Amino acid sequence: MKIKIYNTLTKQKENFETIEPQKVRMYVCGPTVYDSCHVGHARSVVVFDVIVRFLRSQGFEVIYVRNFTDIDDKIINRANELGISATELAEKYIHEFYEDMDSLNVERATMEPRATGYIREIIGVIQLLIGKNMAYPVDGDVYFSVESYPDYGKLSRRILEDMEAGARVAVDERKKNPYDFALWKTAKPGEPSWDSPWGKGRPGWHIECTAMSSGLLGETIDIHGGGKDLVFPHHENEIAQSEAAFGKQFVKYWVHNGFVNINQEKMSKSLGNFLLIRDILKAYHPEIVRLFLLSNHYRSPIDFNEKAMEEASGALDRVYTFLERVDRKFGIPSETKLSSHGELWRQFCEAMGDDFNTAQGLGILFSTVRDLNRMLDASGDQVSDQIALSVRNGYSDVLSIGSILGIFRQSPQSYFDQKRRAGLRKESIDPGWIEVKIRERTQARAAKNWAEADRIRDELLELNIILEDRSEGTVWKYND
RNA sequence: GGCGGCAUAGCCAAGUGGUAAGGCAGCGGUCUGCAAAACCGCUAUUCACCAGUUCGAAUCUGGUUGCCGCCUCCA
Repeated sequence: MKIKIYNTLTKQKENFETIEPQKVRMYVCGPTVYDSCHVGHARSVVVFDVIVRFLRSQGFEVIYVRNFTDIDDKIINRANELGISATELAEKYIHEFYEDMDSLNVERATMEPRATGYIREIIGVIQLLIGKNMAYPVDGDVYFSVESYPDYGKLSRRILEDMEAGARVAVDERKKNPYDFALWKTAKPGEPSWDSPWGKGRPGWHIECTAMSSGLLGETIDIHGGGKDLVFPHHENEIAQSEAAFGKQFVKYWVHNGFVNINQEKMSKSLGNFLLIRDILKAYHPEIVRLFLLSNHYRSPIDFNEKAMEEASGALDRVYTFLERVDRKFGIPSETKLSSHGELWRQFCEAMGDDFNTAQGLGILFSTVRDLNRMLDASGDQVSDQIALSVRNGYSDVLSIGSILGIFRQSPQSYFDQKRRAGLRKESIDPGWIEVKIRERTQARAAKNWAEADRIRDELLELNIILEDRSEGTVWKYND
């Protein structure tokens, strides 16, 4: 099928054509590991996780590289504050990153290189640039000369002369142009450093991505992704140094995800409204977080707030309730045939093929779930073969969609069990007590003592416990 | 000052030339002892505003207003 991708470089949706047929080389900027991950990181990582899963489902072989920037000023400063080495600090946060992303059911990238593992390659690129007279060493530092690269500014659509007017740039007399950026920084005493032709030092911020991307994927790749905030200066500088060094196009499609706001406010350290993934996961099931993150188009901003999370939670429940219903009706399919796809899957892929429109895809999913519920309602106990087939196909497609979005991966039983357990913890109640209450109510109902039955139900409702009287008995759910 | 984005029902949110997906909330109904879940019906003649292009515009063009982001580390 045809896939369209919005390309930041051309500012329009383009037909996705890979360099090599059915093969995608993709690089996404990973975190600088000096602190815990917040929801913003989660959005970026989850969005690209879904993009990779979708491309693979469409038959592409995707070589996906997501790096760790494990050496930079922030890491050094933070390590000094804590009195530990930069390496120790980086290790700690790489470990945390994996914990958080594993919780969110993010698949590992094909390769996850670290900047410190590519020092030799970094030095090689810098030498190439100096050799072409597009970079210059000063006192052990090396700067890239933005004026030497005529296309500088093409990604963020900035013109050097215009930027200089009102810009807030620290003036460094040693730079030829204020926008020249460091490729290599000389080491101050006590800082981690590597030997280089310019003395002991470490890489500047942008160069590691050029070295790792070209080293692992080649000098021209299909997709390069990251958060919108990386467009300038990070990706602009990556393009400049890469294309200057290799003399060819660096990236075909630039993909950038939008921000996560918190209650309508930009998330920022100064406002103190940074929400860490690990904290959010204490309050919400990981699939709720994923569903929330995918409920808007990836390029639009998304607002994290309690109401939005409750809606995501309700939506997830809705689908799991459907899955549970089908399980009850037909038994749990021994093997889910994810290979035979129906109309729902086709429509979902069409939405995803249009610049990865997960919001539209979810709309299709929900309306299909309603259609299938309607069929089941209309059937009563006698489900025709034709309807059973439609429902089974729909069920299978829902799971296929889940495998792209990284949700619906639990059995409905374990999903609702997990919610029940979380509810018990939150309300500090004993499950045995609930069972006793339910038995009492069942007896009251049998005696047609409706007042008592309703009193018990209300008593449980106070604790967010909702009862459902099914034909096979009363079950309870926790309403978070 | 420069660059860019957004404005769709009470709320969230798709839709980029052919007559407004989906979710939540609300109201009415089916089912139920009553509920819950599920389903049905109702809820934007209209897409910030003004002008233009077109047989036809939420969608394209120009302008106005409002909000937001980037230009400093940032997903």
